[in-house]
Amino acid sequence: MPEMPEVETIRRDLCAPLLGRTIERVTFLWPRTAANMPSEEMAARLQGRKVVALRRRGKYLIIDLDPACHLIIHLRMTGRLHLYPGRTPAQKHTRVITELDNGAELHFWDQRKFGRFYCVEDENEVVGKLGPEPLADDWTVEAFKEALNKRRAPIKSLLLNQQIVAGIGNIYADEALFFAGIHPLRPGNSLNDDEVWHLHQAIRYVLREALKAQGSTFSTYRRPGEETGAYQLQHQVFRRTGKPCPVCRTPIERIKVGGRSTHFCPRCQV
DNA sequence: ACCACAACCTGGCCGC
DNA sequence: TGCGGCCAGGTTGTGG
Repeated sequence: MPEMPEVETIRRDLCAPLLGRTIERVTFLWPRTAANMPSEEMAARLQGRKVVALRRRGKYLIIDLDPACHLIIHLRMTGRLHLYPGRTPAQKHTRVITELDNGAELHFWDQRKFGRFYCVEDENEVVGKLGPEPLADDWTVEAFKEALNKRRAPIKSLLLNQQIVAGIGNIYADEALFFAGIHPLRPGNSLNDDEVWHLHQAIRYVLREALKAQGSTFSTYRRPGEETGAYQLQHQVFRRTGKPCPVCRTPIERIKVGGRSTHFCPRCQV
């Protein structure tokens, strides 16, 4: 579920409560959450380390620890991080409990069990292949054009490819294509310079606005204090099948692109 | 290298 | 009420 604006919102919420805290104990209730080593080993490695920074790369949350290593978390479809001020019992879908030195607990809640924790010394083992950050200065229109110009796959599928640009998921792909007026099935290499420019602008616009609204909540996304996001109230097309296009009133259509639900205005997006 | 698709999981919803 | 089928915001592995 969580895309870049959701993960960034979670990162910002967790900074104050986690920075400077020492991990006293980690308990994996669903051991396969530990992705790159046995869960007992990961728990032992994390114990006693102090949180020195929280960063984000694409949809990954990176927790820098001292002595030096990184705990990297991907929430996948339904993962949430809940922060509690004191000892708190596990809920039905709690998969990992992290106890901190001030008595607080960070719970990883994940209904569908797809979320993953990585513990690494070199973060590039996990995030090394990601494409550029969409809101960073180094993600230029030229770089985007270069990434698209030999690809025949539908532009919607290319936007979901984290090696082209990191952090876009199904919601913001559909929303950005709507603002750019581009049909989701258009082959990547069929976009002209003007269209690539508009799409680049649209991606940045949508992600910034979603960030301001602290993400989109449809079902399971929650912030660490369990607040919802608000950007779903501003969606133009996503999950609005049959409702009028906000620009031309034509009913929004839903199709499958690369196996993913895709929402668009058949009149505005060509 | 690129692309399509199944697999990983649980639960909600819809129709019968 | 119960059951089958479909749906879900992500990523990876497999095979063409």
